[in-house]
Amino acid sequence: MSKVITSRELDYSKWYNDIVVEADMADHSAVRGCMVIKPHGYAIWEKMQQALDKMFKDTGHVNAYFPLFIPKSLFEAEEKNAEGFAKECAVVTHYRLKTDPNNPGKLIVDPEAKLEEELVVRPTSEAIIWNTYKGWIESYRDLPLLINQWANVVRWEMRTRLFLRTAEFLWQEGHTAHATKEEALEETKRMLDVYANFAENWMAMPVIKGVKTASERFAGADDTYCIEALMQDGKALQAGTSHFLGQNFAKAFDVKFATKEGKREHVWATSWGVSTRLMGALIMSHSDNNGLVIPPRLAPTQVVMVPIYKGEDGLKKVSEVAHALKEKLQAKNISVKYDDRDSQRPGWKFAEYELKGIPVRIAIGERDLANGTVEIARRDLLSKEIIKLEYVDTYVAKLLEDIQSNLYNKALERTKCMTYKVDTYADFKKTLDEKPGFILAHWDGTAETEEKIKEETKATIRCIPLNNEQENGLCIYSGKHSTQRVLFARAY
RNA sequence: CGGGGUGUAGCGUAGCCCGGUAUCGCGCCUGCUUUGGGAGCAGGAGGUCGUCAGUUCGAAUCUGGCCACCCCGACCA
Repeated sequence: MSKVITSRELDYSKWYNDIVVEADMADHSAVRGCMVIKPHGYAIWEKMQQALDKMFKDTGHVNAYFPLFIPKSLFEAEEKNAEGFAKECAVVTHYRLKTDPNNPGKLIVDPEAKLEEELVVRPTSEAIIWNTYKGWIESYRDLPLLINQWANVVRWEMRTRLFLRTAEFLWQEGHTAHATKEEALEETKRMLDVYANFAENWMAMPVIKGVKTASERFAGADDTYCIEALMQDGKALQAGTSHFLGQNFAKAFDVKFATKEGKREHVWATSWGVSTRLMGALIMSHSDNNGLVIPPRLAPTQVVMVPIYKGEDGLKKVSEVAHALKEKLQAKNISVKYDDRDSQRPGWKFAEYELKGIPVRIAIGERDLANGTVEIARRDLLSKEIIKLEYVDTYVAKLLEDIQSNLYNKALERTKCMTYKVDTYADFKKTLDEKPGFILAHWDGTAETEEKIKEETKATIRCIPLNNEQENGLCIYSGKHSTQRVLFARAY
């Protein structure tokens, strides 16, 4: 073993970091808090982008691109939004460097080149987009405006972790404008459903849809909807958010439209986003001590074929069969890589592709040629079977689907097993420490109680689940009356 | 940003307390033998010891600044 991954049981966060680095997904860069996404990681992100982008377009959205920089005066227009992000903004103050007269060969910021107005590197794009929308929206005929952008944003975080929290991250942000409140609310929930659908059907990651409490709300939103997923270690991860922005940005940027009746009204807005954090969610949903596990629908390479042979002639014979099989699989829209490098031995390749999470591995040796078979191994269960060559394409097509649903079912089962109903504060604390996971408990609905619980236990209200079952109970903290349980957890 | 720790070849490390020729393993290169779960043997290359300054005849080693990373807090998608 030349590459060793710390076991989950020994140190979960070290395990996570090992997977990211050893599976060749990303690495720390020379820039504080920023990562380099390597080809294998980026290929998975591209698969996510493709699937999401199609879903956005299928729901009527189009892509556009807005600037990285936001003039400070625009940024501060929506007060709550500005306040919420102010503490973590990178700010451009100068536009030129010059050689240091005291230190030849070194550069300093040219004090002569100070910007009249500072530029904020976008932590999110509402400000610049709504400033732009002002010029685009005049009449109800211009609505709804349904735009998405794929972009990078910067949030100057104190502590960073690969994919889960980096100073710069990649994401998509949808920004829509509507004539009515109802329509905007409908859009907010539609996109939440898109995210939940993507998480479950592509990432094989079950999620809880819900609405955030006031204190966890996006700065500038009237309501924040979210999908919350439970990771293997029992900590929750917010995997996507969809915000109902009311008329806050329309008012801040004075975006009005003429109604059919000729009246002038502020438009209603939504914004919604998912980021490269989903990569972290993917890892912590399925991977094991042998490395990454990628659900087939997001795997850039779904099947890897490894030849086993003696000598050049052996490789030639095996390759003939392998190439034919590769084409057969590709005809079924399966992405296949044939790794015929002579520089690595089969055992090395097996371990390598396992580490990188390739869902299916096919080994073809000279013994198989004689028997008309191949050996097929699945990454999720680490099991192997010998399959007749003529059935391989249909077998693999079915196997990929099996792996996809097995991963989802396993994650769903785990989430269910790690979700607890508790009725007393003592139980609540005990559960958090001994059996981390989701906790459904009664809450009196006040921000004070929420804050106290957070202070004392580090657990937060992840969301109030949608279509939540209504039942009378007593708040675990204050003992006051409550009508429903909310979802608590310690979170990433 | 506060507390603690780390930084030596691509990776992991020894050496540091007590200043004087930089250790070992993996990986890499060449050749031969190998190839059904991370191959074996032989030979070889690779280092301004994170960085900048200071102390010293001499610094990986002592002192200070800076940078990055890890752990624990506060902040957060």
